[in-house]
Formats: sequence, structure tokens, C-alpha cells
Amino acid sequence: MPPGLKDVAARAGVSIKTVSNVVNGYVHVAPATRARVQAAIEALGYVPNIAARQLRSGRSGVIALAVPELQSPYFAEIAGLIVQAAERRSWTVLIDQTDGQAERERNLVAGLRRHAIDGLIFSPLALAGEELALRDGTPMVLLGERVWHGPADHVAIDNTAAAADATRHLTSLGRRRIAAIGVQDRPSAVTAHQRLAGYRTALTEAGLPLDPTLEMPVDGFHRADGAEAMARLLDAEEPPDAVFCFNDLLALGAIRTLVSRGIPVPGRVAVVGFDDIEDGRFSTPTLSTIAPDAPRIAQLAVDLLAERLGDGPAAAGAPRELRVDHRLIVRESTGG
Amino acid sequence: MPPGLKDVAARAGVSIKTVSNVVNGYVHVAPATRARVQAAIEALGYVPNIAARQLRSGRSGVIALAVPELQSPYFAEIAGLIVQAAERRSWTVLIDQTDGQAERERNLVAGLRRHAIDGLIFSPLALAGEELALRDGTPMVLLGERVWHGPADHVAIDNTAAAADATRHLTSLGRRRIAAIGVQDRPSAVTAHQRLAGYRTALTEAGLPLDPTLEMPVDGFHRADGAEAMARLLDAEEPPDAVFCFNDLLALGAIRTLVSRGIPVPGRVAVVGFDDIEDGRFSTPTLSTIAPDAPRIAQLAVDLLAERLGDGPAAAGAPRELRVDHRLIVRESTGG
DNA sequence: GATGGACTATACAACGTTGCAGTACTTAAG
DNA sequence: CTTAAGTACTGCAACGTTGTATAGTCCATC
Repeated sequence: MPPGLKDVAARAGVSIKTVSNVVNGYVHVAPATRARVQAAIEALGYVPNIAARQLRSGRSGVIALAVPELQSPYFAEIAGLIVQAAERRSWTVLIDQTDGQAERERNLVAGLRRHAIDGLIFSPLALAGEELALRDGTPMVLLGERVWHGPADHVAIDNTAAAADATRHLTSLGRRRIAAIGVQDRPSAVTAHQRLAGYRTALTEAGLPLDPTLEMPVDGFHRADGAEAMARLLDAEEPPDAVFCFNDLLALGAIRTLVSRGIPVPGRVAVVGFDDIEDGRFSTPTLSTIAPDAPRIAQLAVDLLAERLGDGPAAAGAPRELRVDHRLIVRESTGG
Repeated sequence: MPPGLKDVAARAGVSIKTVSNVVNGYVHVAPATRARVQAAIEALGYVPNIAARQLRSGRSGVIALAVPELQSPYFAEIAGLIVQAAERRSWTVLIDQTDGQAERERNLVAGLRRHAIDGLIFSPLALAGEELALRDGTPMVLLGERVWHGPADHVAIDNTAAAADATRHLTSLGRRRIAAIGVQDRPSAVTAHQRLAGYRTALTEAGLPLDPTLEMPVDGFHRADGAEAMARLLDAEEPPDAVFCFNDLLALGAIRTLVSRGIPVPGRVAVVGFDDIEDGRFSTPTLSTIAPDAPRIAQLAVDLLAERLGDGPAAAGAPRELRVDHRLIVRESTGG
């Protein structure tokens, strides 16, 4: 129904291939011919059929982004930034939500996705290690620290260092009993492991003992999990005087519990989060946190994919790991 | 490079079309043949090429979702829910961010999008009325109240009634000087107009005067806008004793300003928001708000699109407008 | 023991595009 | 004046899939 090259060609009185050449900016087309074709294109409102183009060329101009869930502000922000970065390359982004389920992530990676995509940006939650190996050769960029050595690029901040920075901030305030909220046992919960490691490092540096009862496990990384973990901490014999939460949602949940029990923040308990989501900038109290350079993460992820997709020599290089800066932002929840 | 029907056919010793029939679940295939083909499919790891399928059938299995911005929790939530609902129909969702720019929205609607999509779910911000007419016949579902009468379905809550409910809640608490934050002049800011109308209705019902100085305009619907508008209200001669904010982000921003000036919420000023984003359930104080039935909005939007895309008789019916329920949730910010 | 119907399988064309090969003409170089 | 190189354009095949048309086989029915 919509016009094709054929229709444009007929109207302009040239061959199909010439129209194709004009559309693709082929140089050896006489100006007069080009103008005539352009006019026909305008007149008919011709738009290239990308299905056909993809069938021929193998490229779809679509990349997939797989995140655990869009409802989580941090992932929503990253997703938004990636869509913007992709747009600058005139790529479209197709979004998958894995809900952190191993099965879903596996399907995704196994290439069971029914849609042809040129590349994949993936923020794995349930999967780690070799399970992440893409069956088909689709280029993949992983968001998160490198935990295996397959053929995929990585973009991440230094989680361990960042967690240590956050914890160090608490020790430097003179807090002695510092809890961690966000511990996860699963071997694939790499991010949680790294942040826990950083937390322990900073405590040890400060000459503080490691107390297992202060390392609170959680099911997920949502506000409710943080609120619940904080409640458990407060019900224990010796409550903490500071908490490092592995993300801002946990922190906001924890603060909610503290405030609702009338415990002043940061008066009695100081709280640091991780991610610098917008909520933390307007919450009461405002939230001290680790701010990853999210726009840069998004840009780098897209750039890396572009390199792999390009025809240049860089296309087949060894997997790279790119570090993105982070910084500690001190706000009210630690007395900033 | 990846195997096609041809390869499977060769391996199974049947014709290409028979493999196609097996893949598509055509009934008249001998069990033995079917088994042989299935085995070949497994062995080769065959996956249908949707580009080719689309070229043949015209259907891509992809729908587009256009939202102003994913960073906004409400839109992120809606997006997540729509992706889930679409998944149940094995559709994939392609996401566009318009940033509320008229130009971007126009392009989108004009079909300039380079990718073939079966349908569009669109949450317009800058555009209204006839400008929304889709050039090509792609089915479209609009999120938001019906503001024109072109061929598109609508899914929305009753904004005016909901805004009146929120405001009525404040009057019922005995508040007399109730401000509104979120007014927008632009004729296309339909949602803002409707919520303002509801606000005025409720005030009038309660026998309260309409005071233009209490109707605060904003540039956007973000926390910063709410914080800034609240500051202006507090700096005025006669500050309000309650505020109805046109969304939760504005409300959270407003609360931030109040708290940072030491004004008790809801003690001196009560605040109601709109959208019921998760932040409001854990903020300090927790936020009273209007909760639209977001899962239902998402489900209905996808269902309506499915109807239009179906071959059934409903495919070409008159445009429909579906109302979704909302309810007032009373929390701490109004003394709940 | 013909006739018709259900079943199984196949061949071919077409969807809209682009890569490749090729033609015809023009200009520059030897 | 021949040859080579460049320019402007065209035609054909192919990407992987599915709809239509068709043909053969087998069985039940009249």
C-alpha cells in the first residue's frame, strides 16, 4: 500500500536502482536526475521499508536494552539516557525487562529474542559468568563490572572503591557502628558482593570490627526491602549509628522506618545511599549518596556498541572494560 | 549465516514450505514429518527471521510507545507495565522519548519513524487536537483524555473528577486557603487544564473564593518546579494552608521546600499529589495522592491496540474512550 | 468401482530492497 | 587515434519468508 522504490521510479522516469542510489546518497547521480527523483519522493511521501532493507543488508538499526525493571528510578534514568544517546546515531531502542529472572535473562542472551537486533546493552542481575555467552555473534555491552572474560565490553564504575568511599564517609563522621543494607548471597549478585567488599575494606581501614549482624541481607533492592531491613536492625540488641545502603531505594526505605519511629536522621543514625536518583535530592532529609556518572555510562555503552558494529578495525578488538567516575555527594542524611 | 528454512528443509529432507508449515503450526502435517522437522530445527538452532516475515506479512510484532520522558517515575511505571502487557501478546515495545517537544511528537505522528511498527501507544504532551492525526493508517491509542475526534482510541482517568476529589479532601479537612501547583497556559496542556478545572469546581462547591494568586504556573512537572512554586507561594503575603499539586513530583518538591523552611506538613500546610508514584509511599511525610489504576491503563491500551490490529469485526469500529478508575489515598501529608 | 473429500506435501511467485555486473557515453592521457 | 579511466544509469539476482495453486494419496460413501 505505501509507495515503494518502484512507484517513485515510475513517477520520476528512472530505474528502481537509481532511486535507491539517490536515497542512499550514491555520488554518481546527475544533479538533474537527483532533483527529479527527490521531487517524486516528496510527492509520494516515500519512506524506505526497513524490513526489506534489513533482509538485504542484515542491519536493522535497532538495538536492544535489557534492564531488570523500568520502575526502578536508576534503570529508568539509564534507559532514558541510552535512548537519547542511541538517537544521536539514529538507532532505535527496544526495551526488554527481565525482572531479574534468570530464565528471562538466559533467553535473551541465547538469542531467543524474536527480533533482529544489531546489538544488545544488558544490565544483568541474575546471571553471571559464562552463562552470559551470546550464542549468535550479536555484539553485547554489559553494564556492570567485568565478572567473566567472554567477548563482551563492560562499562561500570568501581563498585568496591565507591562503596568504600561511602563507608569511609561514615567512619570519618565518627560513627562506630555502621550497618550495611543490601547483602545478597547468590553468587551471581556481583554488585552486592562488590559493595559489601568495599564496605568491609573501609571498616577495617578505620580499625572497626566486622560484625555479621550488621550486614543485612535483602530480597530485592526496593524501598520496602530497605524499610524492612532497617526495622530488623532497630529491633536488634545494639542498633547501628550509621547505615550504608547498597542503593538509594534501600536508603529511602530505611530512612522511612527511622523517621516513622521518631529516630532523627542523621542525629542518631546517618544514612548513605548509592546511585544518586532524583528522589534523594528532594527527600526529607536529602540523601547522601554515591553518584555514578550516568550520562557517561549511557554514552560509553552506545559508543562501544557502535565500534563493534562499525566496519573499522576496532570492530573485532579484544573485549574492553571502561571505568566511569563516581563521586560522593554529601547531603542532609549524613549532616551535609 | 544463521540457518533458514532452506537449511532445515535440506536436513529434514522435506520442502521449504513444509518446514514453514511446521513452524506456523499448520495442522495437516504428518506426525512423523513434523517430528523430523522439529529435530532438524533443534539441531540447527533455527530461529525465524522476522525481517523476512514482516516483509511478507506486513506485520512486525513491534509496537511503539511514546512517552515524554522515562526519567519521570509515572511514565517509567506506565512504560514498564505496557512492556509487560505487550509481552503477554508476544509483542515487543520500542520506546520513543519526545521530551515533550512538539517537533518530536509531530514527527512521530507523521510516521517519519523509520521503523515499521504495528501500532502506537502515545502519551502526548505538546500536541493536541488535529495535529495528532496519523498520516498512515497505523492504529494509535492515546493515553489521556479525549481532546479531539480523530480516529484514535483513548484511555484515561477522569482528570477533572480526580482533581476535584483531591481538592475536596483538602476542603473537608477544614483548609480554607488552598493553592494549586501545576498550572500551564499552553492550550495543548490539556491535563493541566483539566486538573485546574477540577480544583476550581471543588473550591466553588465548598463556597471558597477562587484566588488567581494561588494558582501557580510551572514550566515542567518535576520536583524542582514544585519546590520553586512552593517557595513563591510562601513568599507571598498570605501563604496557603494546603496545596493540591498536579502530580506527585511537584508535591514532593513542594514538601521539600516546606520542610526545609521548618513548616510542618501537614500541621501548617497539607499537601496532596497526583499519580501515586512509589516515592510518595516512602517519603517523609508520606504523600496523599490520587492513584490512577496504572496496570489497568496499560492493559487497556494494549488491548485496544490488539483489537484494532485483529482481523475481527471490531478492528474498524468507531474510536473509543475508556475511563479508568482512580481513588484518593490519604497518607501523612494530609494527616492520614 | 466410481466420486468426492480429507490429508500430505510441493512448486512458484512475491514482499521491497541492495550488491554486483554490465552498458553506454564522455573525457583525459599516451 | 587508440586506450584507459571516470561518469551516469540499468537489470538481474538474492535476502527468508508465506499465500496460492496444485498434485498425489488414501479412505469412506453411494
